Amino acid sequence: MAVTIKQVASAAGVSVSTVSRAFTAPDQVQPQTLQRVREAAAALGYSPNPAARSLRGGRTGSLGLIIPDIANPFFPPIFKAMQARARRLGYTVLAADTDEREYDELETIAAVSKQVDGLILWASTLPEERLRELGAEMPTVLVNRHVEGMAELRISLAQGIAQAAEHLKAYGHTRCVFVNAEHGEHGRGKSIREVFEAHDLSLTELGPYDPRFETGLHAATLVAAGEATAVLAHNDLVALGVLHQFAKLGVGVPDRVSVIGIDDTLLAATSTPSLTTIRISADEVATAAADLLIDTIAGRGEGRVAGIGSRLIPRASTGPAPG
Amino acid sequence: MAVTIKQVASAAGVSVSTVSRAFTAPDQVQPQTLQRVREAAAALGYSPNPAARSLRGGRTGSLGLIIPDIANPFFPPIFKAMQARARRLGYTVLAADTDEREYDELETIAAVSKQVDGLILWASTLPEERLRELGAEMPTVLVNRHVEGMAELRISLAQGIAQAAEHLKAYGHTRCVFVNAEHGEHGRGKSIREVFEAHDLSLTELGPYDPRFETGLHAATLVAAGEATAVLAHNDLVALGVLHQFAKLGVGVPDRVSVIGIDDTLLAATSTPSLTTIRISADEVATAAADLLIDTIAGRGEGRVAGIGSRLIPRASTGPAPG
DNA sequence: CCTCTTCATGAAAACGATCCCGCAAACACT
DNA sequence: AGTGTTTGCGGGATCGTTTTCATGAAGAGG
Repeated sequence: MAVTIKQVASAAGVSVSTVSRAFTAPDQVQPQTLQRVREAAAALGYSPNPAARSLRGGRTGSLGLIIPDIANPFFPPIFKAMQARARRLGYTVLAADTDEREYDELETIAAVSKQVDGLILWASTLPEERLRELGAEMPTVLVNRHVEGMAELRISLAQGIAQAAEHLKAYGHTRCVFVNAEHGEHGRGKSIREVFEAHDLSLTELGPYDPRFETGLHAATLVAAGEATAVLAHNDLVALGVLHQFAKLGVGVPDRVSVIGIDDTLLAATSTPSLTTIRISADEVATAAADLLIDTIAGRGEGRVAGIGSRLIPRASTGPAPG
Repeated sequence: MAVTIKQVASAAGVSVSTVSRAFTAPDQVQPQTLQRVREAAAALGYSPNPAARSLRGGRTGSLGLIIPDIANPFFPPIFKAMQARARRLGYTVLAADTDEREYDELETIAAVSKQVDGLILWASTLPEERLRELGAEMPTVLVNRHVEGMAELRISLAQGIAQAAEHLKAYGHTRCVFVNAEHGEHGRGKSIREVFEAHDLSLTELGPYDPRFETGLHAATLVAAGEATAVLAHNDLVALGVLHQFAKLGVGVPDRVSVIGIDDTLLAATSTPSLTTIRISADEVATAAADLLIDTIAGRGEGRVAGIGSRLIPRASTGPAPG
């Protein structure tokens, strides 16, 4: 059915080796031969069979992207950007979702890993030991997870948080609330506490809850009953819940309370009022992760640690503190 | 590096053929032999090399999903659901984005088609002739596109729109606006016009514009200046723009104008006020599309047409007409 | 003119699985 | 007992590439 290298070879009057070379190492074949081969290939509509290619070469030309939840609006732009980057470098991206469950993560990785040259593990929940094993078996890049000796992409919220703190301070806020929607140590809470303290802003922490819209609803009710004039939420989705509940309670945003999200997803730009948030650039993140993985595959990455920053995007949900 | 069938064979003291059979046709091998093979495979951590398998068998075990824009919040849940369904049936889903550009679509399809057993083309912009060619080359399922003789999944908004019309009518609305954000004939406009007319509701059409947030902002300004009391937007994103602008203009929702979206994305549930919208079930759609494609691959699908319905999800953005 | 490289090309061996054949043993039937 | 059928398994061809090695021609240098 499909046209093979053999047919191209006989059409061009050369051997299969030459056709192969014409595609993989064009400088090793004479210009006129090259052209004949190319014409024949074009005429027949030939393109190499990736299965055969990977069988022989041991390389699949794909990168595996393992993320917690593709339905989280933070990830699609990353997938998209990574796809674009990968394509330019001759790779395909195979994305898979673990549904935030540890059990599924192992299964997913097992299913994907056979078909890719390397893995990008986003905020993996796997124990360090497993990650180490995985890293020994195949090129692996960890995002937002640290294991000594493994390649890592670290997304730093520090700048964004610092800018948020300055922003709030400039508006005269002094009492802030952080809605923590994440369990465990590696979260966003630590760096937020530190930065706010350094800026001399009082910070009350709510939670930890789950990173869901309803968490925001609940937290907003608590905040409305208190004295705080600014809320920093774990992410945009939670911030949206906060916004929603404030509207319901008649609490003015930003007149009575200012609200800040994190991630700068589509949600933030389209909410009412539009949401001040801390942006993590999908392009930067995706590009850095893809490049790091490709370097690791080529043996040049090997435990390198790359970093990505963040910044505040001021919108309509923040304003002067009341009074 | 990786463990092959040969190693398993010698570990189990059988031939490679037997190991292969143990995995692909377990009933053709004696129970005790089967167990020995399985134990050996488990001990070595063997799993078949997909590249070798597809090279020999001509099947890749992957489904290709070509969508206009993965960053459109409508698609991630579909991708997710399809992945879940496909996995249960022994398939992997390879998703790719065309960025809404026709040129990219061809290129994307070319890149993907070599690595999958079949294609799901979502709202393809390709000319009918190309689609026909594609369908001749490989199993293809069209979503929201019709080409005689090709397998098709048709998402019908008819019920949802009818319910929306009834809903508005019951609330006493008579003058409605449809914000069209799509060019071409195959769109949502036709069926909306028909249904609203059948329900005796006057319908003014704005556009066509592009399906973006800003379209909603613009349309809302026009609506606010007019007499209409209800807006049906092309999708949730546009509806959110409408909501946003109404808030800015001080136009009460739903007191002065009711707003309805389409798709029931995350945006609709989390907006302020929450958005009444027409739901297209991601699970149903993804399952139906995957099943249809798998049937087509197996030669059982062949130009079948499957249908998926929709329904209204009433939320807080609709209410009684003013006066 | 002869040797020594370089260069373009072809032949053939992999890569790791599947699957068609063929063989032998076990069983059923006359 | 002899013949036919089923069953379980091994041998080996095969899928479409890449890549190593060999070969012969062309070019360089003395």
